[in-house]
Amino acid sequence: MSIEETNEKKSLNFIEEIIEEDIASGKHGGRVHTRFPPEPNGYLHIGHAKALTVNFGLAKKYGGLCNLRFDDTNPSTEDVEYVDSIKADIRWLGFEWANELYASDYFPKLYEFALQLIRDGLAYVDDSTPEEIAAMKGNPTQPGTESPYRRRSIEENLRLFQGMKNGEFPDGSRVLRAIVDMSSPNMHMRDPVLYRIKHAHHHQTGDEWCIYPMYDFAHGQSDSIEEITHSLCSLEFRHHRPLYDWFIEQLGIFPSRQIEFARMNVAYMITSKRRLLKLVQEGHVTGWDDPRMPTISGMRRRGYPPEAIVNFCERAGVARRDNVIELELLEFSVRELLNKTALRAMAVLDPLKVVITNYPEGQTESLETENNPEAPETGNRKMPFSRELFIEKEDFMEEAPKNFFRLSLGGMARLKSAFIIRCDEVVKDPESGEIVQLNCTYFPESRSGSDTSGLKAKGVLHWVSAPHASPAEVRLYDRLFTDPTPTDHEGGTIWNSSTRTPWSLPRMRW
RNA sequence: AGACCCAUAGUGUAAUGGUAGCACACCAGAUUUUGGUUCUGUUCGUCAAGGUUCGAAUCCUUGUGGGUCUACCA
Repeated sequence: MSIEETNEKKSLNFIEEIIEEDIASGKHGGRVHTRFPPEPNGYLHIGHAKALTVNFGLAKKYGGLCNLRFDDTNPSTEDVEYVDSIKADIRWLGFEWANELYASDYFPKLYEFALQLIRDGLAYVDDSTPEEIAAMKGNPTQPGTESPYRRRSIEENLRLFQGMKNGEFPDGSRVLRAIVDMSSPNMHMRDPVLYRIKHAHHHQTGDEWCIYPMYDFAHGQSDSIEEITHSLCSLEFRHHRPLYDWFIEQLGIFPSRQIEFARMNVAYMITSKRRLLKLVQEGHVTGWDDPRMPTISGMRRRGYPPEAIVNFCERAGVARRDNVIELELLEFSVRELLNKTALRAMAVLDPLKVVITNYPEGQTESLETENNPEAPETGNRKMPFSRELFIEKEDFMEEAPKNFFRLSLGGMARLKSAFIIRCDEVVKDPESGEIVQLNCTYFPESRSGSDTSGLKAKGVLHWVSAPHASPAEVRLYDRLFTDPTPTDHEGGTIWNSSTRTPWSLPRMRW
């Protein structure tokens, strides 16, 4: 059940409003086609889950399609390892892409586009160094200055650009730039770099190319080639939009439309791939899939159901203002799903031995309990009950304050799906004074489901039968950082020192 | 400093000139074979000042606060 179906009166977010207007006006024949464009240089995280939910969700809602397109224009940082993990994570979340595509599929086409711009007098080869280009770019308050190479002839530009492609020049010696406007208040319009020389092996195209297009020259055109109708991205690309539109206009190609929305931030989590990579490389976590990581694979190992993650992203909403979603909303979404679907089991993390003194030695009986009280169709299971049990240490207090309603000396409590017991005696270690055993009486007629005892116990405890229990190791994980916005702390992150290393409970029984 | 974007309960998100609503969180109560779940209820909000209008969260102006942009990264 999606959240949408539970809201009878649907209010639209601003992207849905745009889409519905487009459908109403017959734009693109009412077609909706989105795309998810990850760069294969890291693992997907909770922020990507949001982008996935929006792109795939919108396509589904309006009967459209969503492509998976790897934005693989920088071979020096990308790897096929990431391509594989990204695909696995998307599938796990339950999304199905219409086409698996790569920006590198379009390298020949993109090269043709570049030639077209050169022929139209809209691009030139610049021999300036990176430093010179940066210096000539000016700054937000100062206009830039035109490169001395800006007025090269079309023939010379054609010859040089083909030379770049043919490997005639070393890395960094030349770039192809667009002729736009060096005095634009928008820095991205100041003759943006289109192509750079990089003699690097590409994970998809091998050594076929030694020039690679920049993001701005690849992304919009890829959208256009795929006839993407609504190209959704995050807010920081707002300033790229005029350039996105400029290329489409100058090239005369399919008019995809870029729409920016605010990326989702989650309290206590970081979603910077650079910082995440650092955590992995410096060994603060065991890997990209460490259960404390905000990665999809980390959340998978943590036991978060994929539907819960998607529900969470839907609940977080779509808008254009910066946001930090409270972790409680994610946890609510996870609990909501687990409550409905998870099969229950009893386990004792920190065992305290209980001896039922009036239960015959050597006797065992089988008790039945529901696998999931909220899902009767999941049936029942049997549990062995015997004279010696374990309960949770924290479920017992020798002298209980009035608001403690579990077991205490002289008090009664019910063992879940079993019997009511009364604690008669506390056995302590003579040296340490630590409670090591409780001697209790059980009431046979208080058996769950057929209780005729008339007794009332205010607390219910989970338990396991000592001779039947298996030892287990359990790892308790907490959030990685103590501060809700860890990246506010420049120069360092705030570790949650109490859980920096997961701790295990070797005595656990289940 | 310039250009652009944003501003509604604690958090997030609706209301598209006409009753400020929803979710999570919080608090209180009911139910409950785990203090969980479920159900009910309370508290809490339009950044500020002007203007337009019968009427402004919504439109206009100014201010304030926050964000983005100055990679041969995406």
